[in-house]
Amino acid sequence: MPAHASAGLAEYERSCEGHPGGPEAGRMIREVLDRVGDKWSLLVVATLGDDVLRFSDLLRHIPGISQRMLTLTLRQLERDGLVIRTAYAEVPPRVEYRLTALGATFVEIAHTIAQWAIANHSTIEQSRAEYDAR
Amino acid sequence: MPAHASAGLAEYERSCEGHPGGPEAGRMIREVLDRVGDKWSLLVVATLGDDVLRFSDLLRHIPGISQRMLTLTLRQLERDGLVIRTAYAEVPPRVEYRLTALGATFVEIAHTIAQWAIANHSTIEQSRAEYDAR
DNA sequence: CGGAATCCCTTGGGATACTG
DNA sequence: CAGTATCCCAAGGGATTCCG
Repeated sequence: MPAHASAGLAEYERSCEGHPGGPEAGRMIREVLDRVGDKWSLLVVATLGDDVLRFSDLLRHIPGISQRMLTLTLRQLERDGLVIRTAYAEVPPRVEYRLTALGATFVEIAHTIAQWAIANHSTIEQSRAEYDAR
Repeated sequence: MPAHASAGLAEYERSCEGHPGGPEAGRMIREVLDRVGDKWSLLVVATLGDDVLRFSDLLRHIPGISQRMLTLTLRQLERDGLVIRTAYAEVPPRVEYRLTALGATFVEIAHTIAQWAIANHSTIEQSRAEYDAR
């Protein structure tokens, strides 16, 4: 990655021209964000962590998510290879979800974001208050 | 942060109960994602990096963004204290944007995501293809 | 140049009801 | 239990036009 940690994406793309990966960083970021930057994906991945959870477990651990959105989100994550779905032919049915190896690598990013969110939450709130007051 | 890097959010929240920051990690992640997980914010922040760019510069460097969305995104980022807007009273007008110190800390996350996106892009594409083929 | 305002279509996503 | 199927509203966001 960039030698200079806070180099702009523009500069980064310049350094990429020509070789694999190419200057398409912007497009790829957008694609990843479309998947994991939606309303629930990152939260589902972060909640799974290294646990194995059932559908109803996830529903309980993620306050505010609807059954519908949990279903859709899990399907997408499964399609993208971040989550493994295991259904047991029992009655009543039991379905377990866990992260793939790829999914596990993303958890670290999720934690980085969570950490940043927690650390800067109040600063942002304050900035908003000041902005709105002008 | 968690000793175990890939611990679940559930486990992390458990370890947080009681003290400042609290078990609200999920809510805070959602709030941060609502800001920076939208369609353009992260890309704007990543593009700014440590550069100072004009409105039209950003418009050119971020393929696909509309004038409207760039305006709205910059306003939000300014409100949240991630971006500083400087308007010069000239004609024709000139407006420059750069990151605040807070914004700069987020660039590192942006780069982490970019890195992950680039590294795993093809794996995800492949996983999708396999999923769709079944 | 750097927006603001309007129009209008598409998507996201909640609520609810039903099913194997 | 773990979904699927509908309905439907609200928000997102592109295209276009106008303005200081």
